[in-house]
Amino acid sequence: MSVEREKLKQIRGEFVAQWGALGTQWGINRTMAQIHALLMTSPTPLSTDEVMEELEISRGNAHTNLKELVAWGLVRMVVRKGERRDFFEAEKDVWTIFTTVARERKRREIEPALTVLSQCADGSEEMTTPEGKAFHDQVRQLQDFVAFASKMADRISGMKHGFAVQMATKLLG
Amino acid sequence: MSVEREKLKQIRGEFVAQWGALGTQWGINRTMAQIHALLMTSPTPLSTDEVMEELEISRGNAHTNLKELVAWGLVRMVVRKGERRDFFEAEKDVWTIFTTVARERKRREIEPALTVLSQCADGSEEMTTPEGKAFHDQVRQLQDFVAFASKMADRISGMKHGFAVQMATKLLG
DNA sequence: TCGAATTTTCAGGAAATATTGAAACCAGAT
DNA sequence: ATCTGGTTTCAATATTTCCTGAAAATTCGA
Repeated sequence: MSVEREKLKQIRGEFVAQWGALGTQWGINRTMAQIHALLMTSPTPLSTDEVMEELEISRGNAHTNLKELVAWGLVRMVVRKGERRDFFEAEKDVWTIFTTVARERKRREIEPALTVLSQCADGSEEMTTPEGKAFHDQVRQLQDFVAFASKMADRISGMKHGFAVQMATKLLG
Repeated sequence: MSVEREKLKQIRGEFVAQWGALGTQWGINRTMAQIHALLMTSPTPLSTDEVMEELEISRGNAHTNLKELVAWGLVRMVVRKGERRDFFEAEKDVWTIFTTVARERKRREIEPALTVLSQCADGSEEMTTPEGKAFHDQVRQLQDFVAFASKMADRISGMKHGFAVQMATKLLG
C-alpha cells in the first residue's frame, strides 16, 4: 500500500516544517528544530547525509545543528557496526525530553538572571535614601522569586514521570 | 548625600544593561528588556522622552517597545492630570509579573505547538503500516504531554500568590 | 479652524544570526 | 605513505531582526 507511504511522508514533512517554524518562536533556530522533529519521528537513526537530503540543507548546517542537539542532550550519536559514518537518534520519551529542555533552559536563562539579580541586590544593600531602598527592595523581590522558581524547576525535573503525573493530577483534579 | 545618588544611578544602569542582555537570551529584544528593567525600578512613571534619554534610543524604538510591553500586560499607560503626554509604569509585583509572562508565553509558544501536534496526530490516525503507527504514536504522546502542560500552566497562573507558595513549599519541603 | 505638542508609522540602514560551500582535517584500509 | 570516506571548521554570503529618523497623523487648546 504505497499510498499510505506517500501520505506518511507528506504529513511527516508537514510536521517537520511546522515544528521548524515553531522553533523560531521558541528562540531556537529553524534547522535545529527541524532536525529534532525529523529524528523524533524517525523509526531508525539517521546519518548526516540523510538529514541533509531530507531537509535540503548544507553539510555544515546539518553538522552544526546535530552537534548542538547532542549538546542539549536531546539527540545522541550512535555507531552502527560495520558502518563508518555516524548516525543520530533522538530521545523519544516525552518526560525525558521535557526535563532535558527544562534543565537546559534553566541553565541558560534562569541562572544568569540570578547572577545579575544577586549582584544588584547585594550592591544596593546598604543604601539609605528612599530611592535606594526602593531599588534594593524591588531587585531583592525579583531575586527571591527567581531563586524560588529555580529550586522548583530542579525539583520537578528531578521527579520520575509517574510521580510528577500523580502530583499534577492532584493539582488538576 | 549625593554620593549615594551617584551609586544608585550607576548600579541601576548596570541592572538595566544586564537585564537587556538577558532579554536577548530569552528571545525578547534587548530594548524591550531594558525598558522593562528601567520601569520596574523606577519610583515614578516615566514619559517616552525620559525613556529615550535614559537608554539613549530613538523615539520610534522607545515607542514600539513601550507598546509591546503594554501589549504583554507588563506595563501600563498612566495619565498625569495636567500633563498632556503619556507616562508608563511597570507592574512590580513579582507573582503578577510571573503569571503575566506565563500566560503570554503559553499563548505564543504552547498553543501553536498544540495546533500543529493535533493536526498531525489526527492526520495520521488511520495509518496501518508500522511506520505510520509509530509516527502517530510519537506525535500523539507529544500532543498529550503538551496539552497536559498547558492545563498545568493555566492552573498555576490562575492561583493566588499565597496559595502557590504554600503548594510549592510542600513540594520543596 | 489653526497650530503646537505629542504619538504613530514606516522605509531604509545597521546589527545580529543562520547557512553555505569548500578546504582542512582525521582515521582506517591498502 | 597514500588513498578514501567521512567529519569539522570557518570565511563569505544570505536572511532575519532591530533601530533610526523623519514624515504623517492625532489631540487638544486657543
